[in-house]
Amino acid sequence: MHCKQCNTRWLPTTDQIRILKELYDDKGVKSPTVEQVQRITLQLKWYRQIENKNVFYWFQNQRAREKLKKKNLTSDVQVPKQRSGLVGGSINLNFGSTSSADVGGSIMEQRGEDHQEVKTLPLFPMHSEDIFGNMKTTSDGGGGHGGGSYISLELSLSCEGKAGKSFWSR
Amino acid sequence: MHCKQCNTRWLPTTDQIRILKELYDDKGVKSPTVEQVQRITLQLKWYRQIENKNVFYWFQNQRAREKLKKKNLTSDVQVPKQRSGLVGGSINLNFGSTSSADVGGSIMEQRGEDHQEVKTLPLFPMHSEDIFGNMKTTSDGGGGHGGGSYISLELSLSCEGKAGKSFWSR
DNA sequence: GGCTTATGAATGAAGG
DNA sequence: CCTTCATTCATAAGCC
Repeated sequence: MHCKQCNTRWLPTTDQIRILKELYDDKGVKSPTVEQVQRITLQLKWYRQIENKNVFYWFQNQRAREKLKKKNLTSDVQVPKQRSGLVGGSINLNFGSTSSADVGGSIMEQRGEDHQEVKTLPLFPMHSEDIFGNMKTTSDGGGGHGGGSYISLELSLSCEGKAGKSFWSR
Repeated sequence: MHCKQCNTRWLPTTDQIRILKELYDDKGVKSPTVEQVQRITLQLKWYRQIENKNVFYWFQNQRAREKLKKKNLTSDVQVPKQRSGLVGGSINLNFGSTSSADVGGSIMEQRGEDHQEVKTLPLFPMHSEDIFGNMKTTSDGGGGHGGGSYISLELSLSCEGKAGKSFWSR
């Protein structure tokens, strides 16, 4: 309001919203292509500065939230207003959640199966420069590197072409 | 609110993102092989539980969005590239808070004149009814999906035997 | 003025 | 690879 066009996020004008909604609802343009997005952006630029990504995100959000609305309305299960006693913004605390997701038979699966929680153990300063750099070649690679051991890798310079897509698919 | 399993998707730590970005930007690792993905995953596991698919998806998304960014369709505001190199644990708190996206020359800077709320004098008679009524798939040189297929020649062939060895032995 | 809501922006994950 | 979905974060707007 007092900051009509700061360097913050895009604030669409009513005309821009009207045009976008016409496209979405009337014209049935739910997922414009790249060229369409660029065209729409060009047209909406007349009203106010706007970038392609604004239009891109707008349609994406529109789809997502239309679906969300529809889903919430369909569920006739009375939704308890759980926000009644909770104030102050929910903090997502599962930062250190212990997840052992299962993914079967692909690269997504870790062979060594050394899932364990290595939350706080600032043992040695391994920075990104070291990943492909100096690696101590010990046989600790597959074992538990949690709890104090460091990771060691054989950089075997493997050259066997690309594994096909079939490798990932379940 | 209703977290289905409460441990859904991977939440990368700032260190993990930093390392991945360094691999992608500095080391030029754009499409890691299966072995590289597994190796990177092992490294990043030190910080927090992570699976191969997370790394794999990260690189895939990075490639896709870097390409989209060139068309101004997305922006890329990741963790600011702090390479102070002193402490490995200093966390930057402006996580996604409109940080300066100067990472590697973003092309999405095009601040121009702002028409604010004026709504007269249409430059071209294209007001929402004509946006797609006049689709002629111009889209000049950039796209060209439909017509002449140019040879892309991706040629990844991830065997790093030529010069790519440089980032193995840094 | 805080709190709630609406929505722009971002990104992990997956589909095709 | 390109596109889309799902979820989350961040913030302007709206309401007491």
